[in-house]
Amino acid sequence: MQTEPAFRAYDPAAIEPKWQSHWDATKAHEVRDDLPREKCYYVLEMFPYPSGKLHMGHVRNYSIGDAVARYKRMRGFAVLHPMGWDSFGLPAEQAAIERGAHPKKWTYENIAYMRGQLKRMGFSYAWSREFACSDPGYAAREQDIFLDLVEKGLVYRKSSMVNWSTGLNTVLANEQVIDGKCWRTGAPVIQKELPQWSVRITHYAEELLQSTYDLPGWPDAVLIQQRNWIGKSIGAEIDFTVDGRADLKITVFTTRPDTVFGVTFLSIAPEHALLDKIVPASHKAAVDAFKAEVRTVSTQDRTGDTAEKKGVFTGAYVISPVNGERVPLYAANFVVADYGTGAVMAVPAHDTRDFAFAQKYNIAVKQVIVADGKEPSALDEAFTEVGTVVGSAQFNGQRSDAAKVAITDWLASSGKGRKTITWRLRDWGISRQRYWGNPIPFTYGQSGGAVPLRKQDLPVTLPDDVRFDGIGNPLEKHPTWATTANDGSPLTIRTATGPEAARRETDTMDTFMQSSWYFARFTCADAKEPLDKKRVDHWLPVDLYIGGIEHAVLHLLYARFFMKALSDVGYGTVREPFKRLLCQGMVCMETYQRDLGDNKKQWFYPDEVDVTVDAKGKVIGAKAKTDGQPVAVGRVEKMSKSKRNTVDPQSLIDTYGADTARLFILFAAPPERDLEWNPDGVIGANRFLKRVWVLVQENLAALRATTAFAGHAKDVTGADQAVVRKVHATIKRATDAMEKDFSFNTTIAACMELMNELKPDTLSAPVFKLGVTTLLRLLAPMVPHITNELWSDLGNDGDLTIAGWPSFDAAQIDADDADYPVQVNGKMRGKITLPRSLSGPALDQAVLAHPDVVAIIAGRPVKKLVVILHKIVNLVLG
RNA sequence: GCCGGGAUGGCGGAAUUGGCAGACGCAGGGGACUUAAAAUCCCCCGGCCGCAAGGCCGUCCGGGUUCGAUUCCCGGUCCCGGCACCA
Repeated sequence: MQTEPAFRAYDPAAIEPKWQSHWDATKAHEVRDDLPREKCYYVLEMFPYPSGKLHMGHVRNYSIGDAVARYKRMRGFAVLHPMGWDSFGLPAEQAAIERGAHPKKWTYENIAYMRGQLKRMGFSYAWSREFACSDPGYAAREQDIFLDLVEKGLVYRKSSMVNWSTGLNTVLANEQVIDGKCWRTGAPVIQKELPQWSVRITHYAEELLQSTYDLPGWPDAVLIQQRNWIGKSIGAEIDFTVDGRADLKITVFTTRPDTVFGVTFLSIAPEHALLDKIVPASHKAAVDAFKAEVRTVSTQDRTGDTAEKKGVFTGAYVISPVNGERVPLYAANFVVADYGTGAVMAVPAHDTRDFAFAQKYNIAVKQVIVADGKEPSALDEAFTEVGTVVGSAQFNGQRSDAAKVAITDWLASSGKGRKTITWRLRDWGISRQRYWGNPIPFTYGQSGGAVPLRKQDLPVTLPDDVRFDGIGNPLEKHPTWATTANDGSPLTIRTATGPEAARRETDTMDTFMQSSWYFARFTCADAKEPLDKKRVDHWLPVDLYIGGIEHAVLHLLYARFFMKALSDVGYGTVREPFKRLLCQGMVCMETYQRDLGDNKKQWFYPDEVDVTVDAKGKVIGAKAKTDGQPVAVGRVEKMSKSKRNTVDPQSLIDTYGADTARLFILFAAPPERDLEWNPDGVIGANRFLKRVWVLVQENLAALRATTAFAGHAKDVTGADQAVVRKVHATIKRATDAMEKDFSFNTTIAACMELMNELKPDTLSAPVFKLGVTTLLRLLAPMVPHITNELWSDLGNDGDLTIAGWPSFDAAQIDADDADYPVQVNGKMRGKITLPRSLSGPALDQAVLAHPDVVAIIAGRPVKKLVVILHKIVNLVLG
C-alpha cells in the first residue's frame, strides 16, 4: 500500500506569500519615533537604482540587513529599517533614447516591479517611509536644502575643464570616455571649459579627515581610502623670482623644503597662467607646440600609467630664493595645474621623478642630503630617505627632517616662503547637463549673473513634454520651461531697477546629491520641512549601514560631508551619518569562455556547457553542448551580463522560494567576503530547510502535546543532557555572531549541528521541543517564512518576533568532565578525561597519575609539564 | 610605484585570547529503500606508508619566537581591491 506522508509538504510558494501579506496587512515593520533611543536601532542598506529588476548583489545586501533587523526586533528593539529608490540618473534617459520610454514612466514601472520583488523576498521594511529621489516631494526639499547651502556659502559657480562629447553635446563622466572618444557615438571628446556648480566639500576637509579617527565601527580599509582621497599634505610654498623679471615670481609647493638648496630646475604645468608672460619669443613656438600636444591627450592618458614624462625648456630662468642660483624653467606634462601651485621645484638628487627627468634632459644633480655618516658621491638613483643636510649654508649638519621646519621658518621670516597645507580633495562639481535629475534652483538675468530662487518660488519641477534624441540637454532645448515661472507667467528676477526677464539653470544635480541625505529623510519621511530636526537627532547616526565597498570614497564621503553641512545649516546636531559600516563582498560565479583571438572572447552560460570532473569531483574540463568542442573554465568573476555568469534572483525565488535564497546567500560566505555562487549549494540550503520542515511536521502531535524543557542540564542525563548543553552552546554562538561580526555562515552551521542532534527517538519530548523551538528562533531572522509557519503550526499565537531571541546559560554549556588532548613535545599522543572542577596542582597530579599518561611517559623523565585548564596537556620528555 | 586585503582538503568555508587543523555544507565514493529512477536515509571522504594497531607529512614559500604557531615576528611569492606623474 502506498504510504502517503501524514503531513503537508514544504511549499514555499504557498507559505511565503501568505506571511508577506500578513506582514503588509498588519504593518508589522512600521516603527514609532518616540521610544527611548537606547531601545531603538536603525539599520539601513544602500538603496538601489531602479534599473528594472533586482540582481544578486541586491539580494545579498538586503538579506544581510534584514537578518540584522529581524534579530534586533527579536531582542526587543524598535527597529527602523526603511527602503527607497535612488531613481534619478542616466539609464532612464538611455531607455528614453533607445526605446522611447519616458524616463519617469520607465523609472516608476521599474520601481513597482522591484518593490514587488523586495516584498516577495520577505524583507521587513517600514514601507510607509518609502520614497524615490525623483518624487517631487523629495526633489523639492533637496532644492530647499540646496538654497540653505547657498546661503551658508557652501555652493559656488566656477569654470572648470570637463570632458565634452562633440557627438552628444554633453558632458561625459571620466568613465564614459573610452580611448579619448565618446562611449556611445565614438565622436571625439575634447576638454572644454564650462561653468559648473560646485559644493564646498573642502570646507570640511580637516573635519572629514580627523573624524575618520573617531569611527571605530568602520572598516579600516574604507577609512584609509578616505584619508588618502582627502590627501592632506603639509609642506611649504616657496617663491622663485623670474630672472630678469623682478615683478614676476613663480610659487612652488613642496613637501621637501629641506632639499631647497638642491634645486636645479623648476617644472611648471603647461596650463599655468604665468607661462605666457614668461616665455621669451625665442622659445614661444616650442612651448606652444608642447602645450598643444598636451591638450590633445585626455587627462587620463596624460596622467596614466604609460604616459611618458615629458617637458620642454621654456627659455626662462628663475632665481633660487635661498642661494641666488639661476636655474632653468621647464614646462612638464606631469605637473598638474590645479594641485598645489601648479609649479614644482625639482631636486633630482632627492626625488625619483625629478631624477629621471634630469637624466633625460641632461640637467645637473646636486646632492644636499647624505645618508648619516656618509660623504656625497655620484648618485645612481634619487636618495629619498632622511639623512644629514649638506651644501645648505647654515643648515649643514642638521637632520633633514628637522631641517624641514628650520628652513621653512627661515624662509617665512624673510617673506620668501611659508608653511602650507594642501589637499588632494577637490570641491564637488555637481552640474550635469541632463534631464533626469534634480534641477539646480538658480536663474540667470539678462546681465548674466546667477541668482538663486527664493524659497517661495520652489520647487523647480521637470517638464514632462520633452524629446529625447540623445543630443544635448532636453531641458535646454525645451521651448518654454527655462523661462516660465511656476504660476505660468514669464520668469523674472528682481534687480535694483525692477523685474528683469530671467532664464532657469538647465543643469541638474549629480545624483550623488540625493543619496547624500536620503538616510536622514527616512527618519521623518512625512515631514513638511526637508528634515525634522528632532527625529533626525533621534535616529541618526544610522546604527548599521550595509553596502558595497565600491562606494568607499564617493557616496560614503559625500554623505559624511552632507551630514556636517546639514548640521551647520540647522537640520540637527549629528555630524557623522553612519556609526557602523558593513561592506559586503561581491557575488561572483564561474565563467566559461572561448578565446576567439584578437582579444575577443565568447562567453557561455553555465547551462550551455557540460563540465567533466575527475574521480575526486575536481573540475577538469568543459565542453560546449552545441558543438562538443572544449571551452575554458574561466575565473570566478563578479556576476555580469556580458560574461554570462548571472543568476536571476527571480528564477531562484520561483524555484526554491525566498527562504532558500536568503539562507544560501548568508551561508555561503561571511558578509565581507566575495561570495561564489554555487547552484548545488542552493540545493543544499533548500534540503536543510526541508529537513527542518519534516522534523517538525513528523512530530507535530508530540510537540504540541508537550512544553519545552525549562530546567537545568544537570536535571537530565544522556542524550537529553547533551542536547540541552548543545542548545545553550548554539544560542551562545549565534548570539555572539549577531552581536560581533555578523558571521551568519557560522550561525547557520551551528543550527545545522543542533538539528543533526535532534533525534526524537532518543530524546524526551520536552527536550526535543526545546531543541526544535530554539532552532526555529535562531533561524527566524534569516528564514522568516518557514520558521513562522512552523511556529504557528506548533500552536503558538504570536509570531517569532514576539517570541523573541532565546537566551543561554553559560553554566549549562560544559559537561562535568573536560577532555584533555595529551601532547608529547607538541605532538598529539592521546586524550584523557578529567573532572572539569580540577585545577592547579591537583590537576597536574591527576594528569600525571592518569594511566594513559603513565603509559605514554613510559618511564621517561618529564622535563616539563604544561597543563592549560580545560584545554590541553603537553609533556616535554627528554 | 604607493596604500589596503587575502592565500587552509576536489570546492565554499570553520577553528574564541597561541592549545585536538579541516566544524558545517557542497561535490565525490559505497550502501539501504525502490521493478527502476528521483527523493530520502546510513557509512566513508587532506596526502603518504601499513593487513591492522599505528606512524610520517600537511594551513602559499623560507626563517624565527614558544612546551605548543593556521594564529605572533622577520624575509619572500602569488592573487584581489583602491589610488596614482599629487610635488
